[in-house]
Amino acid sequence: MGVEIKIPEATISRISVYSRYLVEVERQGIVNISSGEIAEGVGGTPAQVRKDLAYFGAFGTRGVGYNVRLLNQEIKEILGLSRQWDVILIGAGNLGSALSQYRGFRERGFNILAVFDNDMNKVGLKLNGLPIYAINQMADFIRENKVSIGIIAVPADYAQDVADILIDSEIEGILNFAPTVLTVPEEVIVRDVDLAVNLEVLTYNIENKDV
Amino acid sequence: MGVEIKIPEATISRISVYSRYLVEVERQGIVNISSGEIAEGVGGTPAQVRKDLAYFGAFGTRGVGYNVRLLNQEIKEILGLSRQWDVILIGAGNLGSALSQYRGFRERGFNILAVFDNDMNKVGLKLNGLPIYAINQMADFIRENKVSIGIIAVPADYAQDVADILIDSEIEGILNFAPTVLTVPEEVIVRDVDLAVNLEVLTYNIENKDV
DNA sequence: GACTGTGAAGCCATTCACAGCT
DNA sequence: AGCTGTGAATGGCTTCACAGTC
Repeated sequence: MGVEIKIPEATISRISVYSRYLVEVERQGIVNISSGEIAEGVGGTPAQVRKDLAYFGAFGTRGVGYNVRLLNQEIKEILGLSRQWDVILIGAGNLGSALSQYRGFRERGFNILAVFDNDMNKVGLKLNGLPIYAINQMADFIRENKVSIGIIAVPADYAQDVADILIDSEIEGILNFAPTVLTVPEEVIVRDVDLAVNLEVLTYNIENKDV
Repeated sequence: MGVEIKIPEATISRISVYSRYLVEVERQGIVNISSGEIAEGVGGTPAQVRKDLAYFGAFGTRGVGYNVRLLNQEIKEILGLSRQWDVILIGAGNLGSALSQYRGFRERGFNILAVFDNDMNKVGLKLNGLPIYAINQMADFIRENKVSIGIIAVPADYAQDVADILIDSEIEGILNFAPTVLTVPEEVIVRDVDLAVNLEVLTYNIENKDV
């Protein structure tokens, strides 16, 4: 067995940000970029940028920097974005509607196939061009379309029920916007996006600015 | 001067989650709760719960646990939620619309006063009951209403411009949903909620599950 | 001369384990 | 006996500083 190198989760978040920035830089036709310039662009430090990238390989050239196009490709590979990800959205309410047409997802290669909701007045309609199906059609849909990721945008009370169906259907990952802690088996990866928690961390930091 | 105790940011996030959970527990009429039960409810460890709370004081009783109602009050105080926070939202698009009626904000004491947008077809209308004003009215509004926090839900290209106005108007904090890194003076607290980054960390974790 | 890649050091956060209180 | 509060130990992440390469 090889040596297990353990990569900080924070490194992954930052690399995703580097990627978004580098796409912009590449669009501007810039060929090479240094760790210092990347750091400048994303609000970090040069050493951190180098360390983050070096976890995955030696992509740069000493004395020169990184080739933007190549680095972009490497990072997409690292993040698993060289393949397309098929995603479903659960919840056709306000948040679901916003997420269904969020540009940032499409731009980064995420493909939302359908939306699911338990409101029969919505089922059969379209949400920003996406079909809305009933939740009881979800398990079949996931298996037939080999959906990898479910985005949960339902009220907290329903979130675990939805998660249970996703789990049964052998989903690989869940992005959870419901303000509740989901119980899932360890082979299913969950990531929580907790809007109120973010706001509360902000208020804490405001109140304790000086300290 | 007193000894500076430095509190991990992760502790603040977790305390916010504890708070949400404890509100639910209190609603169920439960009087006392142990660190183990809190940990169970939020998916953490008892030691972590105790350590997190102990940063702020000794709220529990040995042999018994924590009084739910009192602990709730203490936590709200810690997070700065004993006062009401007046907030504005910038961006009346899909995401702005979703955020404008997000229950989780109101339930936790955040009060959205108004929405701002530069689309003159929207200005003058209401968004989920909130007035929509033009961006050039924003600076005055912030000062007149002593707004503390701005939530940015505009496209990435406009986000820095919006942030600059907020900064000029002496906002205290910014919750940024735009997928871009904002440049702000250090007295303004920014928190980024990066939706695509979250999804990309998820794909990374899925692809590297086994490792 | 410029900039990367990286071991070592330093710093921060989590976990352990137990003394102390009820 | 049960559960908190906390110093000490461990583990993980970031920063430093410099050798290596172009």
